[in-house]
Amino acid sequence: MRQKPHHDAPHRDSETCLARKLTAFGSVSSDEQAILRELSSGVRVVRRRGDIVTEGKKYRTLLLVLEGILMRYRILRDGRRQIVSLAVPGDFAGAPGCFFDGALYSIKAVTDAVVAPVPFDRLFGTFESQPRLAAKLFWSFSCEAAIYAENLVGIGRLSALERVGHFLLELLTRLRAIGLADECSCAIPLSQEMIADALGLSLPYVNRVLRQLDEGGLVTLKGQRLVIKDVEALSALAEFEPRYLQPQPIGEYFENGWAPVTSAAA
Amino acid sequence: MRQKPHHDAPHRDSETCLARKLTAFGSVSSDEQAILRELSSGVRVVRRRGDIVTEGKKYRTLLLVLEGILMRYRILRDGRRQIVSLAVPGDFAGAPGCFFDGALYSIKAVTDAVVAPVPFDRLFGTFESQPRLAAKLFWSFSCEAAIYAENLVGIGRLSALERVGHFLLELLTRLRAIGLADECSCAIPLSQEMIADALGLSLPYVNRVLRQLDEGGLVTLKGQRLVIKDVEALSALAEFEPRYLQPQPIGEYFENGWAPVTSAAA
DNA sequence: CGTACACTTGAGTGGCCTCAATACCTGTGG
DNA sequence: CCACAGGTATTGAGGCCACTCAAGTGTACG
Repeated sequence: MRQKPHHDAPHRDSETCLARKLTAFGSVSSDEQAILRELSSGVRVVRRRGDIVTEGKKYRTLLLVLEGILMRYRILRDGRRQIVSLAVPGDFAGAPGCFFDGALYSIKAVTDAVVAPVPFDRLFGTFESQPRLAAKLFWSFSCEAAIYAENLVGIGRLSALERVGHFLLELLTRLRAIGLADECSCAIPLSQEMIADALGLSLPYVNRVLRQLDEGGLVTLKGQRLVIKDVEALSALAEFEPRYLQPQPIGEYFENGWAPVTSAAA
Repeated sequence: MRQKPHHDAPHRDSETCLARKLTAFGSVSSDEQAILRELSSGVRVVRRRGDIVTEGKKYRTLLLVLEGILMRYRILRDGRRQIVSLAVPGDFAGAPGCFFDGALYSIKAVTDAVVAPVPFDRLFGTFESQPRLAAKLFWSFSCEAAIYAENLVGIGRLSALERVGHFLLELLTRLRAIGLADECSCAIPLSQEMIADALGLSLPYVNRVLRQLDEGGLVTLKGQRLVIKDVEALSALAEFEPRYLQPQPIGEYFENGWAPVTSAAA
């Protein structure tokens, strides 16, 4: 039952990404699935490198990623760029930057992508009409905050080698969670420059580090294909603990009768 | 009406911190204030340097800070420490680390502090009973995520000088928002070592940078007192934009009849 | 078949680190 | 009232990690 790849009306597989993701926090009723489907009804296609959000402009929607990968980033005055995070299918790319008066970060499509704008008022509407669903969304946003925090630790205190290893492991883990990667490999649409900008490193140095990881027999990154040849060893090297990517079900915290409604049906 | 420093039963001023903070997102009804007061009823006093949360242990509550300052941090295997964030009165110190199976970060009191444990089930209870309030909490959590993201940019791409400047400006701004700082100065209970660990720098280097800022006539940090002598210039130097600390009211995004309930009464 | 973009590699440099020693400060007990 | 201890701040010398600048090599695509 969990991670069922389609529902009664299997439009596009990607439309269930979010539902699948939220399932990690507790079962998602068909009512809720319908709401989610309805939230992501208006669809926008974006080509690779297409701009989606511009820092400083005001928005009234979040962007739910249905397909493809997006990046949130900031460009500093002198041109330095920091990628704040990547958004994969099931993520709300607009959060939290778009909640503010002017967007805090720009968003750009890393690959061809499909996104669904979700107006803020719709989002907040769910708090009244579907509190359970809202709670799951809340939880899901909190998990994203944890990713930020974890990356803060990485950028602040890990060496370049550790950082790159950690980054690749995180990406693999996240993609695996949504069915876009197998046990130890995945398609990775990032240039080395993007990796550098995500990790606060320079492009030439990332290149050297990748070579080093390759020569150590840990990782191969050729073309767009990432293979982590020794997940165990790399995790140890990079001090990677995937716990922050494995959310707890919230069911157990809810007052009487909340969680187990459909879990018995499995 | 906004930022009223006390309510009908003015227990301790600190108990209204959260209400005051949430006011930034929209008016907080007296119903909601009562709920908040009730949420933070059980109080725990912690002495300076006291441990509050230990990484890896499991918790079933968030910690609302009522008084004092807390820090969230991670210690790596070899002893390197990264402070992930500071929590000031009105913040939920447990989020998002405590949502996971084992806490992601440790939490320690930087000063003597008073915290109120808020059980998860209580928090989620508000989603059903007080959706408006839940929405404000959701919003507030999102703002914290923005702080993480912003610090990511700082640690990733700013020089040590810029980082320290940015950090001090952020702290001043946050403390000002809760009435713990005046226009350009505040009490700051942080050692240089903490500043270093928050910014991914070494303690000796932070010391040198502080001297540099002092000699430039920008900042004085003596004892526990921070004075920013030229906020404008320092902001320019550190590329500090306080927008990410100034949340939008969410009222305008709510469907009919939500927001302006009490704003008309002002 | 040229232009663009991504990757690779080298040489040289510097920002920030590490290690280590010294000064300071605040509270505490003799 | 002074000695002492523990934490905190300051300062120096030396070194490395990662940067910058720059050239050169694929490789995809119009």
